[in-house]
Amino acid sequence: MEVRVRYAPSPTGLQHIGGVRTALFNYFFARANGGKFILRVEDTDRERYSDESLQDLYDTLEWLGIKWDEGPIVGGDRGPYIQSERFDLYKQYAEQLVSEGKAYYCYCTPQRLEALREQQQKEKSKQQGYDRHCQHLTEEQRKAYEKEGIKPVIRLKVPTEGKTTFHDVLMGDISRKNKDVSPDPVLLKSDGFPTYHLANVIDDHMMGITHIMRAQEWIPSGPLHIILYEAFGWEPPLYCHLPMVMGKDGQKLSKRHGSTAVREFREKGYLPEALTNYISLVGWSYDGQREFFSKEELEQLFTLEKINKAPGIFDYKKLDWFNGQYIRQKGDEELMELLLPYLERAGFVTLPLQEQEKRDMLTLTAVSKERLKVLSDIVDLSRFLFETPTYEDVHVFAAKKVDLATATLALERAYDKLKEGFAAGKEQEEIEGELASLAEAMEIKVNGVFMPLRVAITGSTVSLPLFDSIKLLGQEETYKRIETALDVLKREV
RNA sequence: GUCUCCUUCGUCUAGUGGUUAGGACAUCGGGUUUUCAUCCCGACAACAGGGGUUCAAUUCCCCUAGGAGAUGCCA
Repeated sequence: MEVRVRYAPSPTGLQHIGGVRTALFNYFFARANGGKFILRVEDTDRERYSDESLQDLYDTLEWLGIKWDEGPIVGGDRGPYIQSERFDLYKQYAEQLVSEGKAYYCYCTPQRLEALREQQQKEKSKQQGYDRHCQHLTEEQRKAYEKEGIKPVIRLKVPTEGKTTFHDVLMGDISRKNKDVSPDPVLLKSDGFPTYHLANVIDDHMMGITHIMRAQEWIPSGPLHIILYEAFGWEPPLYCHLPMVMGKDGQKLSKRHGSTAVREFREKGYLPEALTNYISLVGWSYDGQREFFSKEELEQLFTLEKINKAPGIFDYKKLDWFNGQYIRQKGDEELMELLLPYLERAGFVTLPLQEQEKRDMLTLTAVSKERLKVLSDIVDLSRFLFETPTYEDVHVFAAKKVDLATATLALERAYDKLKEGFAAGKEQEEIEGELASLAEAMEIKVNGVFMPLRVAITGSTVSLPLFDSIKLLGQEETYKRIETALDVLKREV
């Protein structure tokens, strides 16, 4: 039997790390088993729906390189794949259940339900949830409500006796007493749209879904879905509930933990391959040793058996590390292309680049590569090239164990060495040697000479290697900055 | 409140009825280096607790505790 799995997000917000992890696992599972990966848009919540979210879904999957075999845009013969386009279907099936006595119309107002919920919570009532108020309405009562113009919902009759069991590939059998299953949940809302429970069961069945991989937060409604499958007389698919992705405090990952939307990671300059690799390792492992996997490799190696049961905490630092690793694997040219948009956005460059600019940016890329955790780091690293330093705190000119006067003197002498050296066309190594000798002559550490130069040239104690900085800045600008720095220092000393 | 699920270093995880319980990130030391970073070396650090079963349990069973999730006309 062909494996058919789906990712079925609702376009009510930006694609979340947790959601995308589910998408990835489904996608890898499909690929590893020669099956089909289906995308289905669950846009039945009309209040929270947004076009932007839908676009973000498409953008995110494209960025990650996840292609769906069936779904919106690409089509397929089990469509439509957007639930709002299947509107009539759900109503039809819900009404079928009503006519079979397996579901019923409910006219309770949201206000009544809210009050009921509040009271139950306050009293810590044993009975939580709907009180089945409308289950045994007489025909007269129904007509009266209809006359009032109340649009009913359709609720499922959940049995109160017995228990329902479903099998989970990871967890084994999970059962729940029927009296503990959500009491008569809504299947069809008053606006005619289905709830998740109804739509998901109908669509999974009609689309021939063989395995449902979804987050563990769905476990409690598993028995409910089984009851629905039974009501329709359908065979349920195989379930595989994925461990959830948590924040540092062990709660569901959310904004207060940091970025959660894939788009945010993308904007900060995380590479899709790093994000994919890292996310795949939250809740799944290969052998506990190997941890670098390309998307293509995961498409081969992914197995359900290696999925972990316990929830996993999303470690931003490890993601950073992965990202740094992937950045360092990039060729200079490719990395530069990735960096350029950040430089442009910072107002440092205008695209397209001139020839000389391109050469400079390639150099910048090469010397920055091992200093980048995320692509946007390039902005601070290269700022000195595009903005003139202000030397607000003169004390940073002095390296450890060097006083300001000495630092000033060192800078002055180093300036001469530099200028003479370059004028004489000396090699970088030779000039470096001379600067080192200068330090020795002044009885200070090498850094006592390099630091004031660095600060004068870049305005910071942390920078790219000195001679690389000079190369990028140009000799004239370099001299100018040192001269300015000397002026500032001499006023202080 | 009720129900369900989960539990190996701080984090992600490997692992087995008998192992020095392995790796990676983080952290801390050290080395390379003109700063930072990279890179290399090293250190710290875990089987939630209590009962069983067994010659032997981290591993199998039970209980407790802790955590999480669900309990919506959201998914």
